[in-house]
Amino acid sequence: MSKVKSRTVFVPPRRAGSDLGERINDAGLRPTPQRRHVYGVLLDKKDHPTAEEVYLRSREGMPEISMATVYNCLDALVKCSLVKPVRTDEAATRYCPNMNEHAHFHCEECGQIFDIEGSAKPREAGLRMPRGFKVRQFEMSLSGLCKECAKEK
Amino acid sequence: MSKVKSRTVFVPPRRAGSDLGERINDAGLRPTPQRRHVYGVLLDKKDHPTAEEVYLRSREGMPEISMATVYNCLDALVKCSLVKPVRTDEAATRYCPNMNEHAHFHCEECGQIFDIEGSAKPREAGLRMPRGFKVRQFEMSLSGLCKECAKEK
DNA sequence: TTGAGATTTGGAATTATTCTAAATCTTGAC
DNA sequence: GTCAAGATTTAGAATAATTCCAAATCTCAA
Repeated sequence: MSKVKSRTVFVPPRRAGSDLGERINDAGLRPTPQRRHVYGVLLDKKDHPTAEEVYLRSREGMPEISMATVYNCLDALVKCSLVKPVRTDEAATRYCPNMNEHAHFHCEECGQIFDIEGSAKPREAGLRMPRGFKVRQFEMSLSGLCKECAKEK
Repeated sequence: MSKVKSRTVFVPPRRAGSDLGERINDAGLRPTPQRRHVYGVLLDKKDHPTAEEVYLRSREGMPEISMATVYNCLDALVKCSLVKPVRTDEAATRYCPNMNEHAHFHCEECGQIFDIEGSAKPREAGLRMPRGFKVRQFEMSLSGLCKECAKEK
């Protein structure tokens, strides 16, 4: 029953090329019900949950899933580029299924994380890259007050 | 004896306005030998050490210092803007006494962190900031292969 | 259908960090 | 200089996030 639910919960991503089965296979991993389910949970509510939160939500449709499996699934999804890990000043890593180019804004007041669309190359962003360095990832992150919290001040 | 050593080890920072005693006072904190010593350790070798590494180095000139104190000192230095915490994909937070505007490059091969000089405002860096958000911090971080590690491939 | 290898599971282990309470230090007022 | 109030240090315990482990189960290609 929970297996069926996990399929129901699954929301297909908006962009081409992010089909879970395909991506997982490409990465040499297996598309298991747990991995599909965890991915579904992330797509279902894109609010950058922690592993703990993903675990709690995953259990709703799949009560037997374990914390270890949630970490395994998240790692697998990160490995095949379906999900990005997001680190803030807080301890726990958060997870984001939005793979468009974007930055993260962390509100110091309410703790929420917001996606900020847009992107640039390191040089365009004013960085003086030394010769010889091979950049694989370039990330921008912001913190401060979100709209709501700024209003209250 | 170790108290004297701690003063010897202390290397004055290059830029104006980063005098430890003054900064610490401004932040409503006290300039203690431990805080001076830890700051000295960071200035002495600017390789973005973890708290653990700072602890080990600090003990050389101040054998009685404790891990709790190292964390306390690092927090204090961060609070009065003498040091920046740097988070990579790895678990442990690293610390950087370079307060010029710069980004961090994390080498996936050797694990070293490099300072990349330069800076920009979020909009200049291509981000479409929504109205009403109040940005307090904007950080850029990179990862990939450093010069040496890229050469070896 | 089957077996090799991948995955899941619960629980233990580890790692980074924070907390606690007692001892000690620092500072400003006298 | 002396003193008390409050900040800081200390060792060790506690916590939180994550990883490891080994046995059971599942998946997939032959």
